Amino acid sequence: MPELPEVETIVRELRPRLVGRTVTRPRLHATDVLRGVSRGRLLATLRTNRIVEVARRAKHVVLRLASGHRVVIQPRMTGSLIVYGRRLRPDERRYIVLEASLGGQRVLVFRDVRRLGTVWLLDEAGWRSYTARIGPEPLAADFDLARFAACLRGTRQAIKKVLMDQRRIAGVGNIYANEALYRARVDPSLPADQLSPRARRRLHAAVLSVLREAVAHRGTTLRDYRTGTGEHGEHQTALAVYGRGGEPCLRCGTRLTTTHAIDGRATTFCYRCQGRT
DNA sequence: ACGAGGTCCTGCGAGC
DNA sequence: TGCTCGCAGGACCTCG
Repeated sequence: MPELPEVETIVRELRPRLVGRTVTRPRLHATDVLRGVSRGRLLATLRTNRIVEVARRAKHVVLRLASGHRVVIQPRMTGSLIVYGRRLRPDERRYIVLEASLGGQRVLVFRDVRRLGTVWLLDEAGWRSYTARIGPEPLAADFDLARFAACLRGTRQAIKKVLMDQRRIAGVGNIYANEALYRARVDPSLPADQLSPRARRRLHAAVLSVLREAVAHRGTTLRDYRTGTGEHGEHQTALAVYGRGGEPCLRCGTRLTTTHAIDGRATTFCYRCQGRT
């Protein structure tokens, strides 16, 4: 499930393969992924347009075109964005949502088994309002403790839910919220406005270090996630809590607990290490 | 402001 | 073996 580190990995691999290329032949195989744009307008805009920038915002891949439009793709749960330099095998063609031929054999493919992913086409004004609704980037140089504290201010919601709220902080999903809370020894159910200054400082550091390590590992592949070149990430073996419910805590040996009490999503934590502080 | 629950979507594994 | 069912869950929605 692509979160910030996975999308960052995708973008880093797509960038040198896409920037400067012109879309010769766009094809759309499913229309239910489109948001705010018709099939005809998306294809007409892509055709003969040049990709001038590939960027990440939160968990979204942003392709800026020479026309000034941006194609924004959210892979969500099962989406992948891969550049191929060869013809695809029939099994690789399954679940393709959008493909953009780029001349020669090169083709950008957006594949999404469950089609929970979305594709937007935005002009300059549309992009400004789109990005304005998303919180700050946690890996940006200016995301210091004060900015993090501001993200948590004014809500009594569980800290885990707040970490995953894209309007407050960009790019953190279920896996890395679990991991960061464990690393910081913070109770996931603690109301966000009740974190002590020390706990807030630990959590700020943990969010940054967890995300940076996952980026260095090119993301976490549990099932569907692939990098921009179709490879697996390597961070899954480094997870301390996600998917480890019932197994021993790496710090104290206590059996890790999994609940669905926070927003109905799997939360795995150590009852002993992550007490209320 | 908040929590609960529904919606989208398909593959997979558990249970019978 | 073959069927049904619940779950995976990010982002969005409505309702109370």
